[in-house]
Amino acid sequence: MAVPEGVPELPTGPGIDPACPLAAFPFQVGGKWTGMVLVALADGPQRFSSLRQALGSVTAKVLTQTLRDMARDGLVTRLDRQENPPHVEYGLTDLGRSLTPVIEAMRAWSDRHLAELLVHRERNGDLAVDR
Amino acid sequence: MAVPEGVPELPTGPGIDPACPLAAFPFQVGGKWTGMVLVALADGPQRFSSLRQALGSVTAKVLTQTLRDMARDGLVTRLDRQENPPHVEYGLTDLGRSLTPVIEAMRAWSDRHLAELLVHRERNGDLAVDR
DNA sequence: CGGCATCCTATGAGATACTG
DNA sequence: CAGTATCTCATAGGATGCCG
Repeated sequence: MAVPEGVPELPTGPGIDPACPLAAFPFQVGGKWTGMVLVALADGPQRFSSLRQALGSVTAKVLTQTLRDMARDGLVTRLDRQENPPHVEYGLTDLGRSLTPVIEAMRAWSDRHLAELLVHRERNGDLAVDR
Repeated sequence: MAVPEGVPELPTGPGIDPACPLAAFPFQVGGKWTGMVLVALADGPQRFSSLRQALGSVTAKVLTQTLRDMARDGLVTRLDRQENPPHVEYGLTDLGRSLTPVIEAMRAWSDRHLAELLVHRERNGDLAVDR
């Protein structure tokens, strides 16, 4: 529980830098997808579906919830173009962008130390036998 | 869910800097207590009970699990002095210490931007009506 | 396309009681 | 003192199906 999920199966979807170290960061930022959304939107606004592809295996429902919560907290903006078919764009607010250094710190850590953590974990086995 | 818990009721136990900004960081690092453990051990090893007091409201069971997972991942060491009454000390490994910059980034963020996030959240109400 | 509505399950985490 | 052992509960998050 120190680390919610095994890294190997973490969602490094195409769209995001395939080797994105953040995807491998074993500590979550907010919800499971919050950190990835911040990264994905760092280079500019994205549409819902585009974002969804970038994140890989997230379901529409979960992504919607993540974005709603982030919007509530003032981290992302939601721009509905009122078109048909629907066209909604999400982008970072200044507040959302202010988290960049944190994300970067995580990214840097993963680059340098994640491998070692994984070695430890494998050596000590998944203690999570049952519990 | 972008932010697991309301900050107000976050565990800012005595022992840790009462105004520890990390305690207020709305994004979790690993488990609910993992980040606080890293902070608490930053200044040197601590005994189980001492650590528990520092964290405030954590139960023994949960703290044990947190520490076990962290030990498994090579973040903390566990030193059992084999005494009676029992005396066990936990300390950071180099790997654990390597997370300091990340923790600091979070701490800094909370200092500067947490208030704003909370304003947004209150303004937009707890969207988490039910779910 | 960008969602909801529903249902479901795994599990993080707290409460309580007991032990070497 | 430093844990276990149970029980319980809330909820994050996934699956599926429908809609404007």
